[in-house]
Amino acid sequence: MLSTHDVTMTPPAQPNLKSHFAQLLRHALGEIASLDLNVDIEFARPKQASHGDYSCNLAMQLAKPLHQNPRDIARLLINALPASPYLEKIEIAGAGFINLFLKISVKQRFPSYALESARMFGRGNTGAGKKIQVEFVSANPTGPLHVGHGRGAAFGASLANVLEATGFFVAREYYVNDAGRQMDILALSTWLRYLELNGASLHFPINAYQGEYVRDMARLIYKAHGGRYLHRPDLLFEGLSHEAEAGAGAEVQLDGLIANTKKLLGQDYIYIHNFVLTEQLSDCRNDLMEFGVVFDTWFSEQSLFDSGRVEYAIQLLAQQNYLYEQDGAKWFRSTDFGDEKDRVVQRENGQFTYFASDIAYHLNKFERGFDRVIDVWGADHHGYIPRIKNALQALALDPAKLEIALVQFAVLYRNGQKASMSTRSGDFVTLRELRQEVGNDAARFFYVLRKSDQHLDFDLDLAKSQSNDNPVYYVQYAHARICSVMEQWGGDNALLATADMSSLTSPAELSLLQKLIDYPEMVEVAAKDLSPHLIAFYLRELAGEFHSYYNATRFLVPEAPLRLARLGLIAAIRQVLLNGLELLGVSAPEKM
RNA sequence: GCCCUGGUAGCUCAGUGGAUAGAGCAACCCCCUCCUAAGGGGUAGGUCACACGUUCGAUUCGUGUUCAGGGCGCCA
Repeated sequence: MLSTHDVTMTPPAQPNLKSHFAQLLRHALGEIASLDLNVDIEFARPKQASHGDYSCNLAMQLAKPLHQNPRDIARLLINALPASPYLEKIEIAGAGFINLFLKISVKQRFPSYALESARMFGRGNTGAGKKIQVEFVSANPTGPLHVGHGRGAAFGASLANVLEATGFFVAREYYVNDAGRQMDILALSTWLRYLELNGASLHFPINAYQGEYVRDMARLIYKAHGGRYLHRPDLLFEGLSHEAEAGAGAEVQLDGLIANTKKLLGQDYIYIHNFVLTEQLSDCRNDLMEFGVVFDTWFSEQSLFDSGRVEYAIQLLAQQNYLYEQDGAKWFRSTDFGDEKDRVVQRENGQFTYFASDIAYHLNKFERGFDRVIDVWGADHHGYIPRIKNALQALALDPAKLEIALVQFAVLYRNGQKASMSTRSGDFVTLRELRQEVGNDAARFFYVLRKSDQHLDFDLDLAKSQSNDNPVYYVQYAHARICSVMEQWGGDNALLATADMSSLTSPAELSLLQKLIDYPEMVEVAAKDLSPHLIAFYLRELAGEFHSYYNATRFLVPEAPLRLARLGLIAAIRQVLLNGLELLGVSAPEKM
């Protein structure tokens, strides 16, 4: 994976056509009207080739403020337009569109740009080296990652890559929730399974972690230490009912069991707790690494408590008079910033809430000097956004620097039925299972093939059974096909970048050239909109146009100039496929 | 009840203040003597949920209705 540090090579001068045309039109606008009209000069890619390569609706936008017919304005603009070395012609069409037609020779230069820039093609420097943190996955280390986490992983990793490709310095971070009650429940669950291994007969609580991996951890402990951690299990239920309870009573019962367990085990509880945490964390890390998702930092929530940062953050809020006490708890005045209610930061029993450590965590992020901070959250946390932004504001930090990218994961279907995704019940499909069934490439691509904040019906049977119909193979196949052609040609690749492309004139070829021109623009939009799915859609379209071209056109023709031109074009396409797939963490095989 | 999302082809989903709204899958027909058929070509499939408004122009923006998913804890 390239990082921004590796950028040493200067790509060849490659015109940014859109901004060039925008400059021309802005100049023309200045000639015919005062500049303070405050209109956006934007270009669309017309669907029909007869409407040119770029179309602009500026004249229509000006119709009202200038009290003139849009077609007349368009004519005035065109007359005032400076000459451009890139333009073949300009037309006025429809209600007043200004349609720009590129010189074909300009389009024909793009394969060379792509081949000369190679892996740098499509990379830009909009980010100008600004520091941006992307925090994602951050699943509780209480069990294997499931397919829901997989979407966050694929989205976050691709997003980070895309941002890096546009010149940001990106830090990838995983926030480890190692401080909460759920870790105690996992430790308890594991100890109970351990007791069972040692012959104890007990009611395993229905709301403890049911998964088989808990038994596995118990076995590991037993294997390493035998019966060392038995500690009078007969006292476990002291003061508690032996009967299984439902609802809130069950949670009270669970807390009682945790308290008794801590008392019985003493220092040994810390061993069990740390063992299960370490075990789950390394499992998660391996799982993600195999998925091609790596982090620069694994940030421990517990460390915020240990270093006193949580207390410190809460004190800061108190100093600014944003805290008050009620019913024995400490509340943050979130309503001062428009929230619907105030939020507890410290409970009646003295324990800080998750919100409190999250404030400290975000304070820490800002202290680390990032220019932008992006949190990738499950969409079920959307109601949490206002309070965290409010807390930042209360700490005199700029909430706009924090962006939340919500990843939806609505409903998972298995055998035509909704599947549970509960880690506690142990009834879920793991990311590992999915990866084994469909492969890493297909999973990575599948996940970003839809807009991240869009609801998603994830049909597992379909995802698995469709592995051969998965769009990722369609894209990879295009890459492999080009590799195969190149191998059979057997010529020197260096010839292609300098080849004369003037024979590329068919509609299919012009369209493919346009696609190459689009790639860098598309990467920029994907970064700006935090939308890596645009990469996947672009690649599918490019592969589609290539396959079509492949079927209609022979590349290894006897005439050398024509052969080199066509090979140059498809070599450039191969480069773009490779670059795009790399951003998505998907491999580009040379043979399939 | 309040607050977020969303409703686009049979299914899963893109897209857009603009010109004839797209893809994949499913259906039907066709294409390997030829660089990989994991491919291509074609046919069919739509009142862009509904209504009203803003606009030269609305599937796109606004309001309302409706349906669906999610969120509303001294859980994390």
